[in-house]
Amino acid sequence: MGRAPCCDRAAVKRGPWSPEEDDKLRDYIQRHGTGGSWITFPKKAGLRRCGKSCRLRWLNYLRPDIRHGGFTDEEDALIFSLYSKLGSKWSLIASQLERRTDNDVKNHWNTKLKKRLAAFSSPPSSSSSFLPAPAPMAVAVAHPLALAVPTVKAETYAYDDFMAPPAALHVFDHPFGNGADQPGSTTSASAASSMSNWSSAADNAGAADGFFADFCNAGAADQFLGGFYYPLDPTLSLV
DNA sequence: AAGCCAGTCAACCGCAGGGGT
DNA sequence: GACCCCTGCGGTTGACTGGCT
Repeated sequence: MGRAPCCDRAAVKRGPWSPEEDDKLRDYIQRHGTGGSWITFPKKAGLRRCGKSCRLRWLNYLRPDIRHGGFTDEEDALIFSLYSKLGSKWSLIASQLERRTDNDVKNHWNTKLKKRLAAFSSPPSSSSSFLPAPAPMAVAVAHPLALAVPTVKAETYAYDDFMAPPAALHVFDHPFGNGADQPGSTTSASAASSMSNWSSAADNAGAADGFFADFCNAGAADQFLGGFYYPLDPTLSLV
């Protein structure tokens, strides 16, 4: 016996939302909120939709406080950085980016960043043109993160989880080179110069897939992310 | 103009886990 | 502790679009 469906699939509409449905959903939430239960929401709002579909539509598209597309170089770098540490924890990664949804970040990764990484892991002749545009603000705006408390329930993150080795993520300048010379850096020169930092970053992330591990092992991460590192907030406490 | 193909992104699906009883 | 309901998450799918032949 399978799990009971969350709603009657024959009775609910599926597929793309019409402008009228969007209006209904938006209007209802603006006047009454979600009502505390997404399961009962469609009936109350007069929508022939599954509650999960309503929730997704609101959270990923209709919410007024979100942005779509137009990812900046700084955001790309931050996504790379967080992915190297966290793996595919999209909701957690999205929570570190201003007004981005997990779905948006995930799509951006799968359609653009992942390919950029893959191209960078390929032979040098084909990778040189894939250098990201310089991000002159990368260090200067190293704390664009309004580190909201993540909503992830599956794991509890502590300060050490973010700041412990591999140190690449909080090296101010260069993970494998002179980053250790930066004031306040916790890396040793030998550790910072070791490619294994990135390998273990991928391993520790648990969810890092093959190409990313290859990318790390190949040292491409060094070339790709040089100058993009965001020192994580030392006051970070994710519980 | 038509067909094909690749890229993008909204939406769906199934599962894990929290919270209430 | 066991069970159930619900939410949130990550992976995947499929519709749509624009570029190319």
